[in-house]
Amino acid sequence: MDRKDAILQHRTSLPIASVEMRLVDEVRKHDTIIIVGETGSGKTTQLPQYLSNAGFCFDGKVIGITQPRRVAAVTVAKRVAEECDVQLGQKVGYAIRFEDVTSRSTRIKYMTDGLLLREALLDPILSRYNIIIVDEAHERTVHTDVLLGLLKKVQDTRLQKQKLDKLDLNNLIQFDNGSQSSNTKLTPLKLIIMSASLDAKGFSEYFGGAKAFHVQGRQHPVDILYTYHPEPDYVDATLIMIFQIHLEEGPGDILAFLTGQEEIESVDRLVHERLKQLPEGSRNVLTVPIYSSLPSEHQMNVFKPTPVSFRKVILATNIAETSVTIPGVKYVIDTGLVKVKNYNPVTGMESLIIVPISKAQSLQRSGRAGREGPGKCFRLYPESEFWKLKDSAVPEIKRCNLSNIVLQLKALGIDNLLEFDFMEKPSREAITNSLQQLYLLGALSDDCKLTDPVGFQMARFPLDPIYSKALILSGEFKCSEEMLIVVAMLSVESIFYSPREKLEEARSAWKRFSSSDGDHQTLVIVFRAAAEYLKKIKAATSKTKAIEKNLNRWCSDNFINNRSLKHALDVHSQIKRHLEQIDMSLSSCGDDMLQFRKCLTASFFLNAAEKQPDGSYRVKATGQNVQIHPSSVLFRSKPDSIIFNELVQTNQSYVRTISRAWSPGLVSYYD
DNA sequence: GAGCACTGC
Repeated sequence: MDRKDAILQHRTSLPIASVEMRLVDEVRKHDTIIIVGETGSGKTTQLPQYLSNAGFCFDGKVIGITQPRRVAAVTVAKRVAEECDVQLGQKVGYAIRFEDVTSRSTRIKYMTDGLLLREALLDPILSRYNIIIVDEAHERTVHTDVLLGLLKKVQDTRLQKQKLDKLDLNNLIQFDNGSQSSNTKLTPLKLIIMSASLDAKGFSEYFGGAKAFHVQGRQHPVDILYTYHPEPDYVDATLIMIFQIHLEEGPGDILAFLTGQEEIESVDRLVHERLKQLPEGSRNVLTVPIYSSLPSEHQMNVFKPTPVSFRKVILATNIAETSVTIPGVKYVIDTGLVKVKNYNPVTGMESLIIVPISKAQSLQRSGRAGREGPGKCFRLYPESEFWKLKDSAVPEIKRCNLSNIVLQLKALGIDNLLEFDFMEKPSREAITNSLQQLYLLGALSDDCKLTDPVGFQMARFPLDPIYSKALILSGEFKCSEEMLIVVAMLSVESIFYSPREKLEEARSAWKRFSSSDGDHQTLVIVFRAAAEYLKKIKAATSKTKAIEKNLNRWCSDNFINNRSLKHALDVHSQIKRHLEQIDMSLSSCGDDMLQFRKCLTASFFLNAAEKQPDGSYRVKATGQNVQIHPSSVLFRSKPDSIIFNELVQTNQSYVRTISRAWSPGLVSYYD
């Protein structure tokens, strides 16, 4: 059988294939439908093809499918292009940040939900799209939630416009100038919300009682086992369970869900300690940790085949719940816990807390045991506890800073944020605090309208509003080159990589970069050092592989996280291009650090703090008492007046990424 | 002198 036949056979065997005609028919009849598809149903790859074949892409219109994650958008698009036997980027394509693989002929377009939100800024009624499919809606990321609200509104606007167009058409005969409306023929926007089970009702209610369809999945059965009693020490319980499975169950790898890096490292260590107590014949266990901040070359270890006669034990965070699918797993250990970020809109304080998972999440976790054959899931809690879990997790929109979202929606012409039809409304406090912050940044006027040009410019930058403002201000202070680097570096995950066992070595490597002015200037120095090194190797070779290898070497020599650095380089060039487009020229302050400090102080004045007699700091805006985080270059010098970028609550309240503020009263002493 | 779940524009 050749590849084409194999693809055809695969496609027709998928559970969704038997309901193709029915689904197409329902999409014709209704403007919005909900599809509940279990894993393996084929909904993500097949439905767009069915709709395209049924003629929904007439007049060059596009079917858009959104995903919460970049990798998913790319891999699914590649698969569908192959199934359609077309070149990727032609009829089937994808678009994610930094990468647009579409063309004029693209009819099926996979993309991230965040990217579609950005597109809406340029085309608020999304006129290119006939159908938008929102996939993985049950994950309820901020982007998905905002998108759902927006799409609901766009549907309405397009219906209204359509009615007006008809009126215009009638008037055409009278006025003979309907050219503008007649050549942009608008169709209603069809919406398809795709979700995993449990919450179809919520989506259906939100979309005015839209019909929901269930599509069978293709999963192997998974036995669920509970403990009799709650486990007071889940780390220890995990450890015991790993050995119980290893000694009593048949072959197959184990996936254990833990809450964070530290826990994973300690379970890893303990497994190896206890292995020594086992008879030699039972020591055939291989542990593989995986969590997001682990360098990618180490992450790849989970995909290496397990050596013959060995059992692999994967110790994972939530990354293995959705983002990474690991083959070979037959046993899942579920602690029932997850670490989530929390945000206090009143204080602006962020923290990470460990909370019980939802029923949906526990189902997702147990499902990881049944991908290749029947499996078992050991839940480290009693069944009675399972029934007490919430159906689904608190959506992200209720747990995050809303400033960016509020700014986006304002730019889309949605003026009354408190009235906006969110599926789940964020608290009034969270919204009003964001409005106030945007007002203080100059993005909103006294009557709460987006300011022109500052507010509009800020909305266009793919940055936190406070960073967008910093960038705009830096033009006046003649240090936009430096600020561009700072906002790029601040937009990515931590740039410094500190493995516990080599902490001293790392610290001495970073000394080269550190500046007594603060962490911002330090970031500029790191970025410039990396950019200069990159320039040097690019002059020596043009081979992409060699360039990458050298850059990775430089990163590991300097204890810099290579993924973060590459990301910062990408953000930097994207924003730079954007600045060119809006004719903002770049300027450098050179060695004039005072100028840069003035600009930092002016930009981050909302995050200013002053030293107290006891060496702690008082945040000016809220009066909170905080400490300088020990990772800051200013940890020891403790200047009188600082600005900061992050406020985090751990065992104490800390401010992170700090610079000396410029205080005019003290300037003569310092400069 | 501390510790960071996961995404995304």
